[in-house]
Amino acid sequence: MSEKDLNTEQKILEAARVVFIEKGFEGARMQEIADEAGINKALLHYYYRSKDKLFEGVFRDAFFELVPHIVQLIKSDIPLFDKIETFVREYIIVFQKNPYIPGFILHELSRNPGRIVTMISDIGVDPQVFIDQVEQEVNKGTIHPINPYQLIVNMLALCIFPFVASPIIKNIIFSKKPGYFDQFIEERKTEASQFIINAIKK
Amino acid sequence: MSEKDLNTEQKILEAARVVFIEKGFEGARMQEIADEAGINKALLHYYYRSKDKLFEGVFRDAFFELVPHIVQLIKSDIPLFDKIETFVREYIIVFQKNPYIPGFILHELSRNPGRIVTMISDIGVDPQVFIDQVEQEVNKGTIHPINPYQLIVNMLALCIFPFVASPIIKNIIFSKKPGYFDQFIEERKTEASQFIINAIKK
DNA sequence: GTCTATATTGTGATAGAC
DNA sequence: GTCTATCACAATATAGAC
Repeated sequence: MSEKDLNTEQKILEAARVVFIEKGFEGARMQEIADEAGINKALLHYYYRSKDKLFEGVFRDAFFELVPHIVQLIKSDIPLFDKIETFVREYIIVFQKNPYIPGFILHELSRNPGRIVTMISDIGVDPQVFIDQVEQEVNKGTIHPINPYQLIVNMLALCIFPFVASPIIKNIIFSKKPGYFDQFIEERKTEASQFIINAIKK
Repeated sequence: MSEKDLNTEQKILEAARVVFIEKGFEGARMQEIADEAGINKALLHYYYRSKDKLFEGVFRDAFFELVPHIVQLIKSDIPLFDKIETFVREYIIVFQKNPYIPGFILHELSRNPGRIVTMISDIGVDPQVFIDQVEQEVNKGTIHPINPYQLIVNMLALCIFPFVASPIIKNIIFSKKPGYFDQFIEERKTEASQFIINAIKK
């Protein structure tokens, strides 16, 4: 579906998404969003009353595009090692397509942590299933004892961090290997899960 | 040294540091920096000509406080497992004291990646020593084969991510365990390095 | 060096014609 | 629904007195 096929309201939301996600709330300009959408500023206010309202729509979409997805996966009823492999692969693929989203969400949440409270109740957030699953594997002796919370954060960290820190990685760590980043991420879809599984399996 | 002992220029830089690191460049207000320093706006411009110049000072300080530190450690001549343990512990301690710094640096770099280019040349950035060290251990058969670049990013990710993502961790993952975050970080000083070492050692 | 007052520009938001 | 023109205010920056 090309841009021409979208109605004005959709065009605005899509333009706002592009600008807000790249620049953040404070850095985004209504003028830039209007330009991106090929309309003028006044129309933005006609459809969405304020910058805040427009932002809220964009943020909620981005948030609910990512978070419930992983919450489901974490709770799902598949073997632990399979779950880790799937989690890592699927998540990295999502970020590969939307590399700015992780930084956007993290920055906006730290700018306004209260925002999250209004959204949590909409998602069934309960890491208990995963925690039980990890503890069962520990009891069975298939993995080393580990704090399940540390494991969850490790999984998130290994998937998300490369995208949040891409300027540092590209320019400092890979400064001698220009263009290596994409290949690095490609490798990571399997490397990261192997890393995690090696870390916990007996 | 209390605030009273600082001269005006130092007070301004310290105030700017507090405000910029918490709010980011776009979110920071010169008025707020002036208030924080206990002076008025005009004096900010007397000492630093513009908001940009003031920010640049703050950013450089924060950047050079963190990055050369780890570059040195990564290059240093100590055994791999010791190096990993030291790296994780020291880095997490730094972030414990300055939890906003990682997010600040990452966000500002992604907002203006060009900034980093002017700074890199000042640091001797060369991961080669670490890469050689990892490959030697692989050849000796003490660790599994691993891409050293993946390993470096994993180490950074496990240390830095919890601070960048603290709102998500506190409100979503630990929503049933209020106040747990600090203890979680404390544990992590040793848990994260054990995780890494388990992942690579044979 | 430090202040008050003011200039200047940028930006979100609205009024009103079509 | 969409536009042009404009308002109102916020924020950086400067002038000038002390």
